[in-house]
Amino acid sequence: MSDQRELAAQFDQLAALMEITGANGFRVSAARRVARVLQEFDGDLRELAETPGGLEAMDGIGKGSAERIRQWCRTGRLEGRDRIAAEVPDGLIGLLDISGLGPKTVGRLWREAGVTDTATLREAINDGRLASLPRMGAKTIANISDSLDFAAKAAQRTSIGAALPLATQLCAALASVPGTTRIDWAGSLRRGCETIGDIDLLAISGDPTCLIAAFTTQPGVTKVLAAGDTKASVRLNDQIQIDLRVVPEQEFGAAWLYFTGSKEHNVALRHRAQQRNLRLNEYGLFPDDGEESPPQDRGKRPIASQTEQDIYEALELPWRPPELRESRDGITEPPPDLITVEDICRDLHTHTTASDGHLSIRDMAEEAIRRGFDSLAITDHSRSSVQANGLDADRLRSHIEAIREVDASLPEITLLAGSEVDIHADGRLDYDDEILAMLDIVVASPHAALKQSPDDATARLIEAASHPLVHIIGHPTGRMIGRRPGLEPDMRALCAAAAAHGTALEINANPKRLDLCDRHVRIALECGGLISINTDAHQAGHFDFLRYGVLTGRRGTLTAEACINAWPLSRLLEWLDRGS
DNA sequence: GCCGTTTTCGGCCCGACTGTTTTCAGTCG
Repeated sequence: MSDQRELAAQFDQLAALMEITGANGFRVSAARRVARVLQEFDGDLRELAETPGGLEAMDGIGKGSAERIRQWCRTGRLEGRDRIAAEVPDGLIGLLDISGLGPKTVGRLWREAGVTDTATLREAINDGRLASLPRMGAKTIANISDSLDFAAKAAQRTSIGAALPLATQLCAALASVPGTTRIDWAGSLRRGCETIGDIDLLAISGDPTCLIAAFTTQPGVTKVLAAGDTKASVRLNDQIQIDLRVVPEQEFGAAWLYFTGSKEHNVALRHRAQQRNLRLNEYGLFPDDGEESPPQDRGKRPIASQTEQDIYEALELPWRPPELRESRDGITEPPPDLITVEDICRDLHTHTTASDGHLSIRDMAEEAIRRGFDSLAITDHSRSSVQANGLDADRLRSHIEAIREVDASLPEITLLAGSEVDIHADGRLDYDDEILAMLDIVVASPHAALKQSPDDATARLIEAASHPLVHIIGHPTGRMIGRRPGLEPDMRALCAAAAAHGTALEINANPKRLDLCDRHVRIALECGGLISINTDAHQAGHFDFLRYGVLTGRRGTLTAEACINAWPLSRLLEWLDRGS
């Protein structure tokens, strides 16, 4: 784990412990903000710490935190964290993740009932200690107990690959409820995050009661967490929480903006509103009349509320795509013209039955034609990927022949004979140059030795990216989300080398990978590099992964111009010939 | 703890829902 990720985790723990001990909420938020800033930082933390004023120049890091970061660099200890951890049991931090338990309650459970972690909480419920506390009724205890069970069996976060299809299906089902005129998703799903905590739905309905009733009684609901006049939350199949909010049509934009987030983006917009004597909430943008109570409750009319565009415009800001509403994104800069799924003309990394795919060359080509692609690269595994039935040089030669034959029979599409060539731990490629030169396209990917040191990984990937016959580095880190971190190369150095040699870096669109990730895409683009979005399809359905790759690219500020899959075919073919 | 086009003090987003208690605290997003 990099320095900044490790230290970010410590600041987060510090914030949680402070919260439980009742520290000032703003100081808690400040610590969380430092953690977020560190999480987003991609350079060399120790180097920055030694640069006078370097840390302080980062938004959210003041004098105090800067000094503590420097001290951590010297000693490996975060001042304050150890002290507070000595007083407060670490296990309490995990309790904050239990739905319905906040810092106040966790603090009370600890002080008044001796609870120190999930196990002792369960004991305290069972032996009646909890029931003896004030403001701890039967219903509250039942809810805590239920949340404990849920937390024990549910996955922490859901892959966007599961959440997006589910949201699509839910919206389709609820759209048919009488009175519903619009339903859409918001939240981290709309921002295209790689994992989703829960799914937020937003609807316009003339009959909210009916819609909420349909929502809370739909098939798969295992618990109704809340059900009010305009808002409801359910747990679906004991796996994921779904929130629904119903609003009138004229407030949809304000609500969509609000529930899409991110939280930091909302705060920035509210701040902008305040500076202009305006007040922004989920009902609209109102003139600030100095009254404390919500303006909509006093019959005030908003100056903007129906669409997001109206609100940004009234704040004199450019509309931002949801993918660029994270804490790292400003609000004033006009966003770039982001790439869309429709811009993509081809997939340049796919597999067939020659290695570990499920379809023949022809079946893959026909699927690509159905999806409107102008070309398709067939890139089966190289010989070292034995588990994936990788091709040795002889099999590869005949495979190239076979690809050319199918290509000649299909005028609708151009097939490129390629290979996904293993990058060995030392940076050498799995085929000789003589073989590589026969291919139309070479995707070089790391598959083994994914735990090597950052220095070795950097050298390995730079060597591959500098090879004159390599066009694309496939899934550069080899990570699997939530399962393995993969390589941790010096991404800026890798991106600079790739850009210098005209080698594209892949966004592998498989939702389990999304590699490069959004942050790394930004670095690649800052270095002037090229990106390739590919699905790594092993069967027809895998082409659907494309949208996850595009969302990740958009979160990384990718435009069609910088993505070789969006270029006109002639330009791509010219580029592929380069240097060979 | 951080920040500042009203800057070194004073403010820091805002509202729905629940449970338990009679007016609101806590949690969530």
